[in-house]
Amino acid sequence: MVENCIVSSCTDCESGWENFENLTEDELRYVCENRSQAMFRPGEIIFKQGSPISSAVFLINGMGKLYIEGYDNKKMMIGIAKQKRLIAGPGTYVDNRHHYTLAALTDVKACFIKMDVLKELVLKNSKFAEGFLIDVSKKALNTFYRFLSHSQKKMHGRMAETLLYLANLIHESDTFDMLLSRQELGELSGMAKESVVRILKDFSEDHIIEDKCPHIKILDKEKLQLISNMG
Amino acid sequence: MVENCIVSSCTDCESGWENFENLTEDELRYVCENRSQAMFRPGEIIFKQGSPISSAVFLINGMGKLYIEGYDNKKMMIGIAKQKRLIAGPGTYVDNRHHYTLAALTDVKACFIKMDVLKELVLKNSKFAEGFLIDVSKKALNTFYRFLSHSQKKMHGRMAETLLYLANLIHESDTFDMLLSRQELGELSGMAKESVVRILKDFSEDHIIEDKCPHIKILDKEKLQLISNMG
DNA sequence: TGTGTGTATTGATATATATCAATGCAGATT
DNA sequence: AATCTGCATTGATATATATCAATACACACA
Repeated sequence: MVENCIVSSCTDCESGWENFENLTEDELRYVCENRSQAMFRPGEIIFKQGSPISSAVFLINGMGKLYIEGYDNKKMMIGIAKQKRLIAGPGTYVDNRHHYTLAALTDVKACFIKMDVLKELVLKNSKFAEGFLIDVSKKALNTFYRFLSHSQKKMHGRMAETLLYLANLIHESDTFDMLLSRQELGELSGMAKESVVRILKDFSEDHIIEDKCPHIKILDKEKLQLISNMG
Repeated sequence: MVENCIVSSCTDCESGWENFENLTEDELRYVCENRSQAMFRPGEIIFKQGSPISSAVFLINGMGKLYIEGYDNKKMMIGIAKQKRLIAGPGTYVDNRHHYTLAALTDVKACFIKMDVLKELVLKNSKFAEGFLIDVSKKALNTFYRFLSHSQKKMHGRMAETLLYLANLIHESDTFDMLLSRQELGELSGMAKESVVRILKDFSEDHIIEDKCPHIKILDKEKLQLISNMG
């Protein structure tokens, strides 16, 4: 866990948040002075639902999963975390608590920036504040539409949507290795793991995807999109 | 629809947003110069999903319903709108579009404030920006937990939760007249109208509520809370 | 007073989906 | 090679919930 760092300065960091572009050089240096770094192995928890938010987290590389532990020990996965995105959560400006857990899916190098510093900059730099507002808004809107989708779509539609999410937004490729177990895919798409298996089998039989165990290939994206839209 | 106004100035308005307290007198006056007012009858649409956001809306009195029109013409109600709350939606800082519809449930007097003015003030007054951030965050967190509840609770739990929402947050009393039809209650709690009827009947038979048609009385709040927590 | 219109209610049935139980399979460990 | 462990798969079954259809009821209005 103790390791020193490829990323030595925020100035040239490739993994940072786009909103940092709204900061002056001095402000960015201030951020840089208040960061630290840590490594995580797959399965390790980076922060835990319920714990206080001391820092904003950015993944320098690797991926993680964001999930809520709900009623009855059931988990609901919110999404996959990767670089360039602020991971802080809506609790930052409400109760200063994490409302979900972040766990590493792969080897992860994470960057921690003191939240007090970011909040200070929100008050100092209004463009940065606006960027923060945009970020929170985008995520809220996202949650919104996932909510709608879970309320109104049937399983096939949700699974299609999930595959498109993984291909388009996470792996940015129609061919990728599945990071998630069937159990986890179920937590992400809101269904039982057995249902995941059956639906992936359906998609395979209909030649919409090719599923050679961890290797996924989307064969018919239009059809998948169609199923997602109204499945 | 054309009517002039009991509320003549924002300074002494009882229905305003708490974040306006972060504005200076001059700034508040500026807001006031950029507002207008309109009356709506029950059922009338105040703004519509998809349309551009030109103004933030505040209800001076009366109540409205916020809902998304989703797939297959099914509606999903997000919540009830009432005074003192900013109604703008997460689209403000994303695509400048409304992502849901606001329709009057009762007679409504609404106040419209130009969104450009609020955005300008966000850049000018960092405390106001922070207040905005807090508002968006709170709502995001809310959506979050409703999402969780819809994913994991069964119908009785969701209906109990809905009744508690109406009693605690909307009417602020355990006795109230139901604003919503069974259909609408279903859209709010995520179930078919027939299920609403059956569950309310169950609650009545178990003496958890008394339901004399539009008149609702919560008799056993602890039990309702219990059902909500784990139903 | 009667007719219509929309909502509420009820019971019967269909369907999606979860749960349960058994088996298979692959990689780790001895 | 044999055993273990965790995950994937499959089929059988249970359950929650939606849908459909019929009826009842309340309120507007002719």
